[in-house]
Parts: sequence; structure tokens; C-alpha cells
Amino acid sequence: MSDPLEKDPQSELSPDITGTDGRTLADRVFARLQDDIVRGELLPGTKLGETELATRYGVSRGPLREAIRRLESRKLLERVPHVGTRVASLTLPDLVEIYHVREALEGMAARLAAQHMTDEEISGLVALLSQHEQQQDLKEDTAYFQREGDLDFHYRIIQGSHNDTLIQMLIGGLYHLVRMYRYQFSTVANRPQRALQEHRRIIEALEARDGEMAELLMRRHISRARENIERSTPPGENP
Amino acid sequence: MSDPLEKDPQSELSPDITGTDGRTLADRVFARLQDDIVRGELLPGTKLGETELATRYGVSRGPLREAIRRLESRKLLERVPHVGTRVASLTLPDLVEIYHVREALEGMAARLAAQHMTDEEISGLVALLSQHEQQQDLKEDTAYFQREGDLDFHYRIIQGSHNDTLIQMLIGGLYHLVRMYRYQFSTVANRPQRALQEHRRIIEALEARDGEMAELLMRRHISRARENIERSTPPGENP
DNA sequence: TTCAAGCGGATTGTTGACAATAATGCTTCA
DNA sequence: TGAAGCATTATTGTCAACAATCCGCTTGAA
Repeated sequence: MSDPLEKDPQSELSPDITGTDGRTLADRVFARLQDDIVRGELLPGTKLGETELATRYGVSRGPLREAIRRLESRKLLERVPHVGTRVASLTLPDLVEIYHVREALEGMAARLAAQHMTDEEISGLVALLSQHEQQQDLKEDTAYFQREGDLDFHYRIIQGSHNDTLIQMLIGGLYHLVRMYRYQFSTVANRPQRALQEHRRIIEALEARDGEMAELLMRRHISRARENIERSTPPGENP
Repeated sequence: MSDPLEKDPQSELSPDITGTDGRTLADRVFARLQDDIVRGELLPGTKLGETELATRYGVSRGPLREAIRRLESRKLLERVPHVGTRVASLTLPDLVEIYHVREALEGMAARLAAQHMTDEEISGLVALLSQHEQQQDLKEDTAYFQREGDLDFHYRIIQGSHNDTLIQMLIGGLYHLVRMYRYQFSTVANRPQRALQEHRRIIEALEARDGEMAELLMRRHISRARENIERSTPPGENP
């Protein structure tokens, strides 16, 4: 728990983080801290002392503060001047807000993806889907892969929009919050069969280059997920 | 040009910036620097030396760097490690991307506003509209007020969504870029009559609490503005 | 004349120390 | 016994100096 940062362990997921260095110290501590928050290493509400973090990551307080400022603008940290920073704790209404934004943004992403995705990207998406369907057949402990796989599906469509502003907002901004929530509450879609079917129809719309249909389906897909969240038991009352 | 920051002159617009202090130095220099960029005081592409800025604003490099990092994540500054930071220069494709995002986000904002706006907020919006119509009648040099007034209209609807995530993304993130572009190219809507009419219909939908209609109209409104931009002469070729 | 390699200057990245602010615990008085 | 006020203390905010990196220029040779 007190290892210097050096990006030691496996970093297979989170493509944001290029395992090696090559960037500045502040950038590395930013990536590392973000990862620790998202993966639940640092629990929401945790008070983060600057000197403590600085020694923990083996850097000075300068770069650390820059990283904190950036995480703060990504809503992963909450800071009060002269008091301190703590890990953002998402409430259920916050998550509902995020899903409204996702609905709008990813709907647009699907529309643009239908226009701008290359044929190779689409066929890659088809392959990913059949892979997910096989995992679903196996009915193994697919919770983890299902979770990340779902994210991966959405990732690819977002990238397929070829709109950098959109990509930044979604992947650089919102998805870390969603992932943090999922890790925190082990929230896995409890409607995997239906979700897969929705994914399949979205891909069909993409293959048909039907932007309006793709947007409509994606919005429905996310809207249902949101309703699912709204109906679910609030955090802490999970079985 | 070399006055200490102290927030000296008129700051009637940009409600983001509370003229007085009360926040930390880094926060103040962040706000001031952002304002200078948006208002075109610092032109796009300008190289920003840290020591130079530090002396200019009368602070040390520490707080300044924190402000720079935050502006960078808002896409107002572009930074290259070990090289330097410069004011972001928007290209036309960038602006088109932003308008796609605005279409999605403000469409959702209008939908939510129809549900969540208070009656007082709506009547305030009606008053604002009639005020704009009068200014339009006067046909004075309404370029400036038209510009800011349009922004104000959209501001209010965004706030009316009562979705903080959405508000942050739009007002805290995207609108500064839009304003920067408008100041830079003096881009005022060259279809004011039509835009006003579209505003009026949006408000009607809001009054009817028709979320779907409000979203549809808002999306059309922004989509048309985007098409207008796409057809327009690229920067530098303006008369 | 042109290209490449090496050097110098300037700028950014990082650090540790100093100052200021807010939370905490204790003392004291009603 | 409780509450208000004050001093202490730990933490954050800020600063100035040090180290590392990059850019441009000179210099030399092909």
C-alpha cells in the first residue's frame, strides 16, 4: 500500500495509462491517482493529505498538487480551500445525472459513428459482440468481463464517432466516474441478456449506416440502464 | 498590460468570476487567465512563458502552474511537456465538433428544463426574449448584446435543466471555447431574425412542458447554427 | 554551400522551506 | 456541568532556488 509509484503491477486495462514513463512526474501521479480512485483503492470520502500522498507516491507536493487540481476538475476529487481534498463520493442522484448526459452524448456518438466508422471498425465491433455472446453462453463468472466488456463496447462506438471533443468528454471525463461507481458497488448489469440484444441491434444500425436509428437505439439502451439504476436499491442496502 | 491581477476593471459579464477575492491565489489567477483568453486579450497561438505570466499576474510560478493545468484540461491551453504552453487555437473543424456536442447536450438540457424549470424561471425567460425582440427592433449596434444575449438565453435553459453535471460540462467547459471563438472572429449570428423566432418556439415548448418538443427544437436550432458555420468562410477570409 | 554535431542559453520540471489559515483540544468562567 | 474563548498544532497555500530538458546557434567538415 505504500509502494512508490513506478507503475509496478499489471496495467492491462485502462488504456489511458501508458505503463512506461515518458511523461512528466505530475502526469504520472495524475494517472496513478486516478486509477487508484477509480479502482476503489482509495474509497470515496477518504481524506487525502498532501504530504501523505506525496510520500506514498514518492514525489514532492508540487506535482501532486497539479495532479489534484486536474482530478478535481474531472470531479473525481472534491477540494475545499484551506481544508483539504477527499475522494468524491457519488450519490445515486449524481449517477442518474451522469446517465442523462451519457444518453445525450452517446446517442450523438452512435449517430456520428454510423457516418464515420470505418468498415474495419464495424467488423471489429461485430467480432467483439460474438465474443460477448460466447462468454454469455458459458455463464461462467462473467461479472468482471461483462462489466469491462460492456464498457469496451461503448468505448469503441464513442471512438467510432471520430469526434475528439466528444471522445474527450466521454472517455476522459465521464467514464472514470461510471467505472468508479461500478467498482464501488459491484454494480453489474442485471439484465445481461437484454443488454446484449440491444447491443446487437445497435450494431445492425451501424452496419446499415443508419445514424438516426443508431442514435435512437443507443439512447433507449442507456435510458433503460438509467431506469434500472433508479429502481435499484440505494448503495448500502445491496444484498 | 502589466498590471497585477487584483481584478481591477469592469467585470460585468462572465458571471463565473467573482470579482472579489475570498478564494485562493491559484483560483484567482485561473479565473483571470481564462477571462483573458476568452476575451481575446491573449490571442490564440500565443506562447505563454511561465515566468512572464507569473510576473504579469504578480504571483509565483506555483499557483500559476496549477491554473495552467486546469485550463489545459478545459482545452483552453495546449501544453507540450518540456516545451511550453500556448493559447489553444480553434480550427473550424474543432468548432463543428463542439457544435455537435452542443446539439446533443443542449437538446437534453431543453428536455430536462421542460420538466424541471420553475414557473419563475420560465417567466424570466419570456421577459428576456421580449427584451431581445425590442433590441432587435431598435436595430442599433446590437452585435455585442445580441451575442451575449444569445449566450444568456442558452445559459438559462441549461441552468433550468437542474442537472449539475450537464451544467458543469456546458457552462464550465464548452461555453468558454464558444465565447473565445466568437470574440476572436466577431462571429455574430447572421440570421438574428430567424434565431429569435426559434428561441420563441423553444420557450413555447417549455411553457407547454413538452420535453420532447423542446429537445427537438433546440437540436434543430443548434444544428442550423452549425450548418451556418460550416458554410461560412474559414477564419482569415472574413471581410 | 550544406549538413551534422556540439555547445550555450533559456525555459520548464521539481524540490524543500516558509507563511497563513482552519481545525482541535484545553482552559476558564458562568 | 456546559459553553465560550484562546492557544496550539497540523495542514494547506505560496515562494524562491535547484536540476533537467529542449531549442537555436555556432563551428566544422564533406
